[in-house]
Amino acid sequence: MKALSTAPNLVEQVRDALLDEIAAGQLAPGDRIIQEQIAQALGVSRQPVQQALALLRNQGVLHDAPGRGLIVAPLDPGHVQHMYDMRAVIEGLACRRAAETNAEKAARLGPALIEAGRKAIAGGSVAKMIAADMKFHEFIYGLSGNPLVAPSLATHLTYTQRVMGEVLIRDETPRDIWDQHAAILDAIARGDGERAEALARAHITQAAGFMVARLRGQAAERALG
Amino acid sequence: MKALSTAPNLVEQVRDALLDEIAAGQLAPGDRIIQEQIAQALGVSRQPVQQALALLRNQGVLHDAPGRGLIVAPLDPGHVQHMYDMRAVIEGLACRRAAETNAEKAARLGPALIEAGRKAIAGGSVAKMIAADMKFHEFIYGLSGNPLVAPSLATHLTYTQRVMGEVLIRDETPRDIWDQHAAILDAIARGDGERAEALARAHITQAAGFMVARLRGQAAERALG
DNA sequence: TGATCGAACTCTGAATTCAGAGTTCTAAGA
DNA sequence: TCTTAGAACTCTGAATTCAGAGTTCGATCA
Repeated sequence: MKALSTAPNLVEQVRDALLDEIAAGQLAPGDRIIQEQIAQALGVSRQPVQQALALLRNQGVLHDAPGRGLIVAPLDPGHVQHMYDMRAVIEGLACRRAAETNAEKAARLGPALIEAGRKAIAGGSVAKMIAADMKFHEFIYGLSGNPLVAPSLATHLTYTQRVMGEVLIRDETPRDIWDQHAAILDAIARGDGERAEALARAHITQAAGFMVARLRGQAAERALG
Repeated sequence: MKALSTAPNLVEQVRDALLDEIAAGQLAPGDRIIQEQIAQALGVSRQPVQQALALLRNQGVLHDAPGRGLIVAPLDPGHVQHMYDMRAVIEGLACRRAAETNAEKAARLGPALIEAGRKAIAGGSVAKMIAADMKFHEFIYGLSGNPLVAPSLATHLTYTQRVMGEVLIRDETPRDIWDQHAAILDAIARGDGERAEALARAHITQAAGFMVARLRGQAAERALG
C-alpha cells in the first residue's frame, strides 16, 4: 500500500523550474522567455512549456510583450507594493482563523520554527533566511484551515523571494522580524484572532515599506549609473 | 490609429465559455469534463481546450477526479465559506484603498450603479440582479488602484455567481444589500478608508452567512429526497 | 449465481507538425 | 548617408498524431 500521489506532470515540473530560476535571479526581470529554449533546456517538447507559461502569465509572474512573446515581470516597486497589500490582508485572515481554530497546534509546533529562524539569521546565509521565513508563513497558512490561502499567496511568495533575494544580498537583515513572528505566534496560541490579524498586517506592511524603499533606492542608484 | 487590443486567443474564449456554462448551471457540480466533447462543441482542437482546463483547474473551478480527468468543483458549503472569507478581506482592502485614492471618482460615478441595482431588484430578473451586483463590485476594484484585486477575485466571483444563481432562484432577495452598498460607497466617497473596509467586510460576511445557510438547507432537503 | 481475468475501448498527456504574424537584416534608391 | 522596400527568419498559436494509463464490459471458472 503506497501513498497514492498524483504523478507530477511535466507542466508542473516546468512551472516549478521556471519559478526557481526566477526566484534565484537566473531569469532577470525583463528577460525574454522563448518556448523552444525552455523546452530544449529541460528536455521536453514545447507543449508542456506552453501550458506552464500560460499558468505563470495568468499569475502575473510573466508579462505579455506584444509582438515578442513573454518576458519576466519587472520588479516594479509600485507593483511590489500592491502585492504586499494583498498579502497583508490574506495573511491577516490566515492568522485570525489560525487563532480561532488551531491555537493548540500553534503553541505546540510554532516555537521550533521561531528557533530555526533565529538560527538562520545568526548563520548569515541569505538562502536559509528566506527558507526559514517561508516555512513560518506556510505553517500559518496550514493552521488557518482555509485551503485557498496557500495557493493565493503562492505567486506573492515567489515575488517575496525575488525581492528578498534582491534586497538581502546587499543589506543588513532587520533582526526584529523574528520578534514579530514570535508575537504573532503568541497571539495565535492564545486564541486572540483579533490581535493576531492586526500583528500580521502590521508585520507585512512594515516589511513592504522596507522592501519597497530599498527597491526604490536601488532603482535610483542604477539610474545614476 | 486603432486601439491595440491583444487578440483574444482561443484559450481565453474557451475558458470564458466554460465559466459561463458553469455559472449558468448548464455544467453542474460533479459533471465530468471531457476535452474532446468541449473541443467539438466549440469547434476547436483539443489543444486550446486543454490549456483552458489547466487554467480553471489551477483556479479551483475544476477538480481532479483521479482516473477520470476533471469534474466541475462541487458547491461544498464549507468551501464556499472559505471563499467568502478570502473575498471579505480582499474587498475590504479594495474599499480602503478606493477611499484613500479615488474618493472623488466614487462620489461621481457610484450613485448611478446603486440606482441600477435597486432597479434590477425591483425588476425581478435574477440574471440582472447578479449582473448589477457584479458591476458594483468591479467598480470598486477599479477604484482601488490595485491591479491585483480583480484577477484575484475573478474565481471567487464565478463562485458567487453560481451560488447566487442557485440561491436566488428559489429565495427572496435580501433587499438591504443595496443599502449596504450605498453605505460602503458613502464611506469611500468621504475618504474614510477605515470605515469603508469595515463595512465591506461586514457586507461580505453577512452575504456569506446567508448563502451558506441556504446552501446547507438545500443540501439537507436533497438528502431527505 | 457470483467472482475474476482479460480484451477492447476511452481518455489524457505529450510530441510533432503546420500556418501565420511579426521582426530583423539587407540592399536599393533618394 | 539616410530611408525604405522586401526577403528571410524567428517565434507563437493551433491542429494533428502518438503512446500509455485506466475503465468498462464480457467471458470463463468456481
